[in-house]
Amino acid sequence: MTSKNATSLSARWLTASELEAWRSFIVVSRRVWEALDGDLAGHDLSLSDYEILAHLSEAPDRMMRMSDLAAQAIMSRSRLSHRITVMEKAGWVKRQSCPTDKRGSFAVMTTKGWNAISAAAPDHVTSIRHRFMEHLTQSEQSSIEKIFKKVGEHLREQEGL
Amino acid sequence: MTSKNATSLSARWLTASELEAWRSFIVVSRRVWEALDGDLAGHDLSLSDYEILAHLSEAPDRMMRMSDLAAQAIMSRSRLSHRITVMEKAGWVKRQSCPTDKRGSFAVMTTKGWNAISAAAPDHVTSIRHRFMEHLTQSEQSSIEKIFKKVGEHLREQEGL
DNA sequence: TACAAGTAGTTGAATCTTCAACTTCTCGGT
DNA sequence: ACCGAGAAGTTGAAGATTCAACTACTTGTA
Repeated sequence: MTSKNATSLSARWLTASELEAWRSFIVVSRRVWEALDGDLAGHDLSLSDYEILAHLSEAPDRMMRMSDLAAQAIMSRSRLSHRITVMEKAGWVKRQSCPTDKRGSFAVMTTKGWNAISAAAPDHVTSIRHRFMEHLTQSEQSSIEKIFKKVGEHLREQEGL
Repeated sequence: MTSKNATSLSARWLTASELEAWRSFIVVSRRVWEALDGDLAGHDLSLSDYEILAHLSEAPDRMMRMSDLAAQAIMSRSRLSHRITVMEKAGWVKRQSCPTDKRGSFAVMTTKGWNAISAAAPDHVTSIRHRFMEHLTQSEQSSIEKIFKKVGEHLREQEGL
């Protein structure tokens, strides 16, 4: 604790190799996001709106509680609320109040919303392949899956430090 | 081309395993970004502002042409321009016009800017370790480095489709 | 040299996101 | 039954980002 050791865990800099791994990860994740977002623009969707609709489309009855949807789509409740307001105007979703918890409300996908995501999905899949999957060997793909699942669990445990 | 084969490259859906790999990647990259961004908030910096300053701090004379900086920090020229305006008000950078190309301008880091990033850097490194590196074995780290460097090259070649 | 096309950078308006209230309701304890 | 703490969701304002002009300049070419 009181050691003068310059390599104490909390303070040491990244090695060249760590820095490379980190930077290539962060750069690729931004570029992939950007590319997919751009590819979806033709369908008048951002990637994060697509994810909202995708989660909703997979939920039972195509409806979810706002908080659950926010958690799955990885955004704040506030942000989701604003976004649902916009999508509601577009006619893709509706809000419905929850009978068992009067504070609660559901986001419910409409037929029009279902049609919108159905129209975008095939292009989006092509985009995922073209921007990412296609450049991975089978074994790289399973490394990614294994590594990121693990890191994901750690991050979930850390929730806000 | 005219085949009825349902698995034609452009149209086939993702396999369960592809979907897992893809989703874990996209979820982790968002969560990592979010966590690092939150960790930097104590220094009044967003992660993307940090990256602007980091690139600037590593450049010769701590100055860069706006376009080069935008490309390295992975953002539009417009966005960078707005951000530099804000940072200029904070006293972290200055603009300087380019003598050899009269259209051009440089972003130049000030001493105050250098102090700001110097103050944030150690915490940021700890944050990178804690949110990401720490959960990777040595061999996973080199896989990440190898895979993402490769994907990064492909993405660079694709630039806008 | 002169022109068309393209590059560098900025700007303002429209949109989107964050942040901190704020309301309404649930739940556990007493 | 009541109280206090906390959860669900929304809101408006402030701040950030995108988008499409727009100015100013450079470059290739005829």
